[in-house]
Amino acid sequence: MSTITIGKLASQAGVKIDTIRYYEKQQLLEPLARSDAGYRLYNEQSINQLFFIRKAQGLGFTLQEIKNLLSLSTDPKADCGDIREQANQKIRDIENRIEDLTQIKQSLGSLADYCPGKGKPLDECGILAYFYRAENE
Amino acid sequence: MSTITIGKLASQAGVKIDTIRYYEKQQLLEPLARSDAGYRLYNEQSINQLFFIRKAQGLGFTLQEIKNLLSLSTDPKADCGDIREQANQKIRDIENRIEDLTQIKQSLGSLADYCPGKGKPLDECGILAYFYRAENE
DNA sequence: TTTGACTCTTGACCTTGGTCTAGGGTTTAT
DNA sequence: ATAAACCCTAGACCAAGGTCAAGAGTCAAA
Repeated sequence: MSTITIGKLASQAGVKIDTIRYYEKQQLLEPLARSDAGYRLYNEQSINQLFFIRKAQGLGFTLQEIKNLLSLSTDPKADCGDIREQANQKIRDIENRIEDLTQIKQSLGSLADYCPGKGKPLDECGILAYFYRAENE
Repeated sequence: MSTITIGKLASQAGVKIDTIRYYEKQQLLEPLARSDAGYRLYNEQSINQLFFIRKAQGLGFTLQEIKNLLSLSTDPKADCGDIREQANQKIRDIENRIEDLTQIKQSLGSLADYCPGKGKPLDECGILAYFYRAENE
């Protein structure tokens, strides 16, 4: 099993060296060993670990959540239900965020309808009027 | 026109004193004057300005964008088209974010389908398998 | 052997939108 | 007159996910 140093790992995974060290500090990715000079040593599996992290990130998991997934994935008492529950929870989170954004978008959209548009003076702008209206009106 | 100090303004607008000073530092809300002792002085209009900021924030505008809206709203050369354009741009931003999230949600959803669920060992978990699969496979 | 590329650690810096603290002055009520 | 409540400033601190710099040690090639 050949080992690689951090620079190789970084270039193969498409991340910066600093990012790898940052993940290590966050306990997401430990080097397999250190060389006599203290260089971090990794192997092919480390590249997969990094891909794991990047993919999970791309799916909206935070580093903290990814850390949980990783420890689940090596926990002998964990089973598929645990992993799927994390995924489902994340799906619910995302659904909530989409709902919030949709709400905001609708408010903005109906607000824009009140604005007469280009060429009209600002005092006819319904958007500004809405923003400036006090809460208790 | 009666003036109020920062504490009154804060309690009437439902924000913290520090928040108001922070907005001032970001050039979103200037006090009308200072008392002899250096106290910030505001008036009723300041409350509306604060509501403006909070409402715009609630609609997803950043403080920087709100600053633009505020300076537009006092710019004699600006018209409704300028304001509406900002609103439409924000709507497009939100739509993009929704699209991204929807994409992620779908990926997560189909991933979860590959996971056999509760009671099954982790090595049958399609989610983990996906995460661990290298990019080039 | 010497140069250049690589790695190490520590700690600062970035963004956004605040929040909090310390140490001091002011105003108001008793 | 004095305590409580208010205000001031400067600067530190928080989350999250990094990024960068300084100063020093290490490794490989010419």
